[in-house]
Amino acid sequence: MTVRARAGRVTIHDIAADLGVSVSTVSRALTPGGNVSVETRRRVEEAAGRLDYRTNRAARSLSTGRMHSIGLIVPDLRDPFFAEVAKGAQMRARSVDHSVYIADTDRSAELEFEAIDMMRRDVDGFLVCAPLGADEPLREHLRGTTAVMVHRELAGLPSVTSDLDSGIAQAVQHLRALGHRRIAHVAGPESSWGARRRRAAFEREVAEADRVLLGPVADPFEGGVAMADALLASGATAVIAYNDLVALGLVTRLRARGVSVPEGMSVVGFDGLDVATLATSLTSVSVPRQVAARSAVDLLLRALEGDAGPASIVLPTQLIVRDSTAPLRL
Amino acid sequence: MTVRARAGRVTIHDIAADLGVSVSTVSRALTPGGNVSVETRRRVEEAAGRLDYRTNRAARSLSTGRMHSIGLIVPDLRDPFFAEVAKGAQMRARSVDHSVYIADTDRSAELEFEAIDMMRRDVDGFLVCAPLGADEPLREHLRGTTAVMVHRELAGLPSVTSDLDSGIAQAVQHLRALGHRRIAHVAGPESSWGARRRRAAFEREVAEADRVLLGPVADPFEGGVAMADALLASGATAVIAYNDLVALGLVTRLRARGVSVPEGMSVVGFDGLDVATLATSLTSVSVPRQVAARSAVDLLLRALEGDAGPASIVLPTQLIVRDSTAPLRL
DNA sequence: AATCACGATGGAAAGGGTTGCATAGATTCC
DNA sequence: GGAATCTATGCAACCCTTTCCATCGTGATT
Repeated sequence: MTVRARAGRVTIHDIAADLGVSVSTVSRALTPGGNVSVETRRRVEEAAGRLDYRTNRAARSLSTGRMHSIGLIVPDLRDPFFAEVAKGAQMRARSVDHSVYIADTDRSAELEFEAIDMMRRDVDGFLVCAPLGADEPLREHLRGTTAVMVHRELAGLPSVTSDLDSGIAQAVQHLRALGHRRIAHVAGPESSWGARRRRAAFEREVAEADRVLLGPVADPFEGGVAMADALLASGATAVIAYNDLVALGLVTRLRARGVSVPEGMSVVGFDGLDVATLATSLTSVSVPRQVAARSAVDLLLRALEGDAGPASIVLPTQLIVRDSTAPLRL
Repeated sequence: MTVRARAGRVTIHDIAADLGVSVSTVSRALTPGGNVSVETRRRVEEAAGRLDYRTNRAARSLSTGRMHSIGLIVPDLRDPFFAEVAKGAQMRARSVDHSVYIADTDRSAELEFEAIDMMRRDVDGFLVCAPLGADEPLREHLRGTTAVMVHRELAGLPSVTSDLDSGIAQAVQHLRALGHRRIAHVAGPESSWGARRRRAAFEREVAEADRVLLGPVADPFEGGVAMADALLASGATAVIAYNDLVALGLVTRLRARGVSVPEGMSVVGFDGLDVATLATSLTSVSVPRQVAARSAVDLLLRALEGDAGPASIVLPTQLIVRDSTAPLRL
C-alpha cells in the first residue's frame, strides 16, 4: 500500500497496543463467540469505543470469506412495490450489520443474469425479486449461490411469498357479499409468476359461468385503460385487477366513459400501494412488502449459517375495503 | 482461514501458475496502468477469461484502500423521486465497476447521521440526498469524507441540483400566458432546501400584489387536500404546488368541492413524477432525477481521483404542459 | 566494446483481521 | 502433592491483491 494517507484508521493493533494485549485477544474479544475473560472483553470494548474503532470489513472479509453483505435483485426501483422491498431489506440488513447491494435490472432478464454473475463473489447471498422470466435459466444462474426468492417461488429454493390465493378469495367473497355474481379478472403478464398465480386462484374461486377473463396486460396502467371497454361489454358488474395500477387504469377509463366507480362498477386492486389511495380510494388486497423483505433477509442469513435446506414463508394478505366497491344495484 | 470451502475461487495465483509467470505480472496485466508487454497482457487476459477469474474485492480494497463502492443516503425509497435517484445512481455506478450501498434513513436526521458514521469507512464516498435538516450538523458528520450533495446545495461541498428557479419561472410564465394574474403557491416544508428555494423563486417571479402564499405543508398529499379550501378562498385562479403530490391533493379536494380542473383552477405540479400522469394528467415542472444521480456519481468519482475542489452542476428543468392548466375564463 | 537507459519481470512486504496451535497459569481430582 | 484439565492468552500463518524494489536482458550510445 504505502503512499496513501492511511491516517486516522484505528486497527485492532492500536487497541492491542493501548491495552498491552495481543491482537488475537482483541479480535476474540470483539467477536461474539470469542474465548476471552469477561474482564478482558470489557476492557477491549471500552478501548474500542474510546478510540472509535470500526472493524475493517475488507480485512474481515478477506480473512473469513464472509462478505457481510447481500445482493438484492429487483426489476425496477421506480415501481413502488419493489422500492418498498428494497427499503425493508436494506433496513433489516443494516440492523444485523450487513449491507445491501442493490441491482436494478430494468426488467431485463439479461441484466438480471449479468448482475448475478457480477455480484456472486462479492456478496454472501442473494435476495431475488424477479417476477418475470423463465424458471430454468434463473435457477441455472443462481447455482452455487445462496439465494432466497422474494414474491416468487422457484422449486428448490427458499422463498418468501404472500398468500395470493387467499387474497383473491377474500376479494371474491367481498364482491359476492355485495351481491355481485358476474366477476371479471384482468390478468397480468403470462410471464409473471404472481400474475399466473392470481389468475389460477381466480379461476378456482369463480365458476366458469360467472367469470370473465380479460387480459393479459403488459403495461399496467395503460393496460387497465385499454381493458375498460371490454370489461363494460362483458356484462360483469365487478372486477378484480391484476394489481393496483391496472385498477387505476380501469377506473380512469371507466369514469371517462361516464361509468362511475363504485356505483356502475366495483373495482378491486391488488398490492395495496399507497398510490392507490391518492386519486381514487381503491379497495385492494394488501400484500406485505417490507415484512416480506425483512423475512427474506432473515431467511437468507439463516441459510448462510447452514441452518436449512429450502424453507419457505408465506405471509398473509389482507383485503382492505375502501370506496371503489359497492353493493350491486339491480 | 482453513476450514471453509474456498473451493472454486480462482485467484491471480492460479493465473500465474497457469501461465508460468509471477503474480505481480498478472496483477499488473490486469490493472489499466500496469507496466507489462502487450503480449503478456494478452495472455493474462485470455487466461483470466478462460479460468473465469474475478478480482477479489476484499483483497483489493485491503491493499489499495479503495473500496470501489459508494454510499447513497436517501430519506425514503418509497418516495418515487428518491427511488429514481437510487436507480440512476446504482446503474451508473455499476457501469464503472462500483457498487452502491443504499441507506434509507426513513426521513430521520438521526438515522442519517448514524448511517454516515456507520458506512464512512466502508465506502469511498457519499451521495447525499438529504433535503431536510439543518446544514451544520450534516456538514459536521460529512467531515473527513468525500461527498456530493444531490438535489441540495451545502456550502463547501460539490452538488448536483436542478434549476428550480427556472422551473418556477417557466411555470409562472406559462400561467401568465394563459391569462392568469393572481397566482398561488403552496409551499413545502420550511426545513426543505428545495421548498425554500422554490418559494423564494416564486416570490421573485410574482409581485406581492398578485401572489398568494399558502402552506407550508408537511405531508404532501394530505397537505394538498388541506390547502384546497384556502386556495379557493384566496381568489387565485392558478396554483403552483410545491410538488406533484401536493398538486394531486389539491386536485382531489378541488374536484370533491365541485371545482373542475383545469376549468375552475389551473394547477401546476413540480417534479414530473409518473404518478402525476396516472389519475390526473398534471402539468408539471420536470426535474431530472436519473440524470442527476448519474452526474452525481461521476462527480463523486472525479472528486475521489482528487480531481477537484467543490464543483457543482445545475441541470435544467422543463415545464411539461398537460391537462391541468387552461386559459383563464373571465 | 563498455556503459547506460529502459522495459519487462520476479520477489517480497504490506494491508487488517481471524483462527489453529502452543503455552502458561489456575483449578480440579484422586 | 502431583497429574490431568481447563481457561485465557500469545504467536504466526493465512486470506488475495497491490506495489516498491531489485534484477535481468536488450538495444542504444559513445
